Amino acid sequence: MPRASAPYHHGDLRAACLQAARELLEEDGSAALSLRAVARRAGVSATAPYRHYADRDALVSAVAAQGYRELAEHLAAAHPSPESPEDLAAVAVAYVRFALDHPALFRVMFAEPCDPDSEERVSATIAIWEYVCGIVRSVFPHADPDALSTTIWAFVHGLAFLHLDGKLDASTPDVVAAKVRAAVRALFVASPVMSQTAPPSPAPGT
Amino acid sequence: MPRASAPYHHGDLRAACLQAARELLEEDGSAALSLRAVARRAGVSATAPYRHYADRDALVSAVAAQGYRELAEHLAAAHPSPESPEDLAAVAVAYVRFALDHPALFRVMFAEPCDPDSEERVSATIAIWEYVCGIVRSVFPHADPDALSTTIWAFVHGLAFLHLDGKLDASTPDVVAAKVRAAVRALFVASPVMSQTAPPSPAPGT
DNA sequence: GACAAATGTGTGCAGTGCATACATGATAGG
DNA sequence: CCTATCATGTATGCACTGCACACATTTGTC
Repeated sequence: MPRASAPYHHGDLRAACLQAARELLEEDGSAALSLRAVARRAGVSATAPYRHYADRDALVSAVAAQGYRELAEHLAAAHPSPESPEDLAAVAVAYVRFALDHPALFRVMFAEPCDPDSEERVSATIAIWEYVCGIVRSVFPHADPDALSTTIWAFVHGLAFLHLDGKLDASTPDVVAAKVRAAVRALFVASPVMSQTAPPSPAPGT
Repeated sequence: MPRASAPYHHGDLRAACLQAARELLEEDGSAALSLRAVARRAGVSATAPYRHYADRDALVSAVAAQGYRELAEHLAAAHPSPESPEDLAAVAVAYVRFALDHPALFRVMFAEPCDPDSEERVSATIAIWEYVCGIVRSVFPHADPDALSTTIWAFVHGLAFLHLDGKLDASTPDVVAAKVRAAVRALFVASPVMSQTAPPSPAPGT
């Protein structure tokens, strides 16, 4: 028993702070994520975390980056290499589920103004973009991958947020999954109707 | 000279707080939206706003509700009664533009956990939902209005957030408008491609 | 004109981010 | 092995916040 009371040096305070921040976020929402609370939970003085994170935003960015990585894993786990619209729907469900299972984390990831300075943060979002692009390329080989990736990410992302904000019924996982699948289906059914709407008449004004 | 110095009673402090809150939000972001700052700007003691708003969240909710109303007006102004996909694209552009023109407000509206208690808040969001439904019904008379409304709102909403978060190039209004239109177009082109997706040729590498 | 309700003020407390000065102990040089 | 250095953690202090409480002022209403 070499360490009667806590040793002066923590060992890996950086990681401990991240972990503590993550826990506080999941337990009591982003309002509870204060540097002091993090320090308390890590069993360390109030200002110690500043040795590892320049300010509160830096810590939040680190948490967000970890969230991006977990989201990517979660999506990949839902379907490693989606090739059909059905597969894509499964991934969409996983995306929304992640948001609903980690609401505060998801909000931190997307809902806070983020300076593009955080290296790991941008690289983590690029990874997600690449993942979506890959899916689009294999499911819709004939489409413009960039535009369609934008469309699909936006769609799924918006779906997640609307559920998160209580704009759509999110009472049970099954209800959500069904709703998401229905929305995906609706997405792929939109166009035929369109072909009878854009008429022979010349483009309207502008 | 009836009022040498400010009169004891403000007159309409409730509205003044809302106004001040809105200004602070636009000027310095949501972090600057403190009740004390609001009170200062309204030229009133720090605790006076509590007579009109139970707590900070109540004020924020009021600001959000006003934001919803303005968003609805903004959309209606973009196109009073959209009837074609082109019209719909114009509305989508307006939606995204609103988010980019009022980033902090938009975040307050959607990015904060919102208790569904705020009467005016829920009624304001219902109004937006009705508006979207109306569009969908007239543009896609043959589709399931509920599912497709969800799809389209989610899509446009996600588009707004991704631009807001710097995930998509938002350097100039024109770039954004073009991107949004391209995404809308991609949305309506998705399905034909889909029908040929489970193809004879095996998926390319990866 | 008295009185009650609505509105605004003042003070105080617990909590926050962060700057600054100081303490400790791991590690490398002699 | 002893010591100097320096990353790491501590202590203290300031300006700020939300909010509870007791108090002051004004505005109706009988």
